[in-house]
Amino acid sequence: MKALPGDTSSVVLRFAPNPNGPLTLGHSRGVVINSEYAKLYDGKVVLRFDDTDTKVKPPLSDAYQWIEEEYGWLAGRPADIVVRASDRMPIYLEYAASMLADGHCYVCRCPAAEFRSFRESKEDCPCRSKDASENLSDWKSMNDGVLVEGEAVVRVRTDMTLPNPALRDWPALRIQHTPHPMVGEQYRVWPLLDFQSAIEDYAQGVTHIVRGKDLMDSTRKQTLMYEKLGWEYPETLYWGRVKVHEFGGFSTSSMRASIEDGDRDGWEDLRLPTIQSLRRRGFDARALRDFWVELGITQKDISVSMQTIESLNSRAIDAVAERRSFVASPVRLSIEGYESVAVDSPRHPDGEIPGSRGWVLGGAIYIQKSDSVSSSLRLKEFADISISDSKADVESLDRSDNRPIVQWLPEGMAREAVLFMPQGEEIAEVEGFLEDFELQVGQVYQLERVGFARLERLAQGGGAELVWLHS
RNA sequence: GCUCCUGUGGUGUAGUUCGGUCCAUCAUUCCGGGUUUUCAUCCCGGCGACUCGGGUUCGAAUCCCGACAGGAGCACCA
Repeated sequence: MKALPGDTSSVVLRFAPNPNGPLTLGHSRGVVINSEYAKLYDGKVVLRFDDTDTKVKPPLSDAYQWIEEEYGWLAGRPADIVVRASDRMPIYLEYAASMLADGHCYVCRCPAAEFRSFRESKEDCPCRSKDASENLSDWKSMNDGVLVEGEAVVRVRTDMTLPNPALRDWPALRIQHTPHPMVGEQYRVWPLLDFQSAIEDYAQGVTHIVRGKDLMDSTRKQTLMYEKLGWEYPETLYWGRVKVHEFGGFSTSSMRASIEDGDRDGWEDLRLPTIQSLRRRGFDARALRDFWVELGITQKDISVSMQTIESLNSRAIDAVAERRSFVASPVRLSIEGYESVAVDSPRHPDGEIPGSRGWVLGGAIYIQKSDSVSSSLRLKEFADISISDSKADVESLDRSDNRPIVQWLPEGMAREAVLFMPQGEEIAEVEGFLEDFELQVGQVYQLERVGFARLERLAQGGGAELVWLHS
């Protein structure tokens, strides 16, 4: 990773998600980059919940615990400090009042559309000339509920003639009467991102901010505010927008909507790019870490492929994933003369995991339907066979030619199983048999000739449920 | 419209600060080969790029100007 600019003697970084849902693959970039920099510089990361919007992106009360846990999983260690903006409201409101008193802010009662035209024409709005006592009394009305949603907003007094329209007297706090899921109806005035974040970064002693470049104007807005308060703004780095070919963007709001509409089964839905879904499938946090570190923090807008992450994941898990046989769409073949023969297959072909999987043959075996079109096959780790009329005849125990090697299962080792695979808008259910050898729920196995999958459920004496990871 | 950011192979990325050592790094994909009783892993090899046009210079991926392309902000979202 590139060196951080500025003084790095005691680095404080922060990761500030909105808890309006669990973390997505997109958020994982922020977790990884910030936590890796903290590791590199022996610094700290503040996990801050930016939960000051009760209306457009309302917080989800479960998401706080989810995110804290997901952060720990991704970073490999918990966040050093955890704060909720909603717990820090008194501080923000106090700063607002004092900035109003000092003339750094004013209460603007123009309707949004009206202010927009002032901004465009670089004209002062009438509220701008109010004195401090008037502003303070309007502030009181905002907090008392005399003024209702949309009737007033606190603005930071910058300069209406600034070339960048986004910076002209930007809004700092607004009225929200919708109750907050964590703190209820205690507050009627809530800070907006730029104000809340500016204050909290200062309060936490944040030294470096790494954020999306869509927030570049945020930096500029906040820098103007810091100048008024005589504070020094943290060093700031930016990354560009990321899309993943397979998923597109990572809008938490639209995922939430798709779940509420019933198009998705929940945050763990295999088709969603949430950390929950990725973990459910069996991704290793190391793969995500390696991926984001490799990408670095360039300001280019990029579109990456899950293939890259999958490749890193294979490397991370191959040595620890035991092999198992999975026979999709099984075809039953009878086999004679080998009823009590034992077959041993390694748990891992390179011996990374010592030991073997022991089978006893019995009188019938299963092979994949797609393999059964061939009349001569080699059953892996066992024998060359020829197939006719649902019967397998052993031709040789040793490998005698170059016939295809296939995975298979003796009837006695075959456990009914279904493999769930996300395929575009659908979740395919591949039915078959899974090798019933020391199966452990939660484990990721490599299904020979199929790919990696995580065992999710094992019904008592019944079927197994697997979720697809990748090939 | 205003403001801002970015343009290196299919996808990412290094190099751009202080122009030459860059006929451009690495990863991944793809193609070929090897190891392997998995179409996995591993190993080897290969294809493939500096957006375009001017300018400065002995020399430009690197500096300057312009064009073009992509993206973002101008929300009482984060």
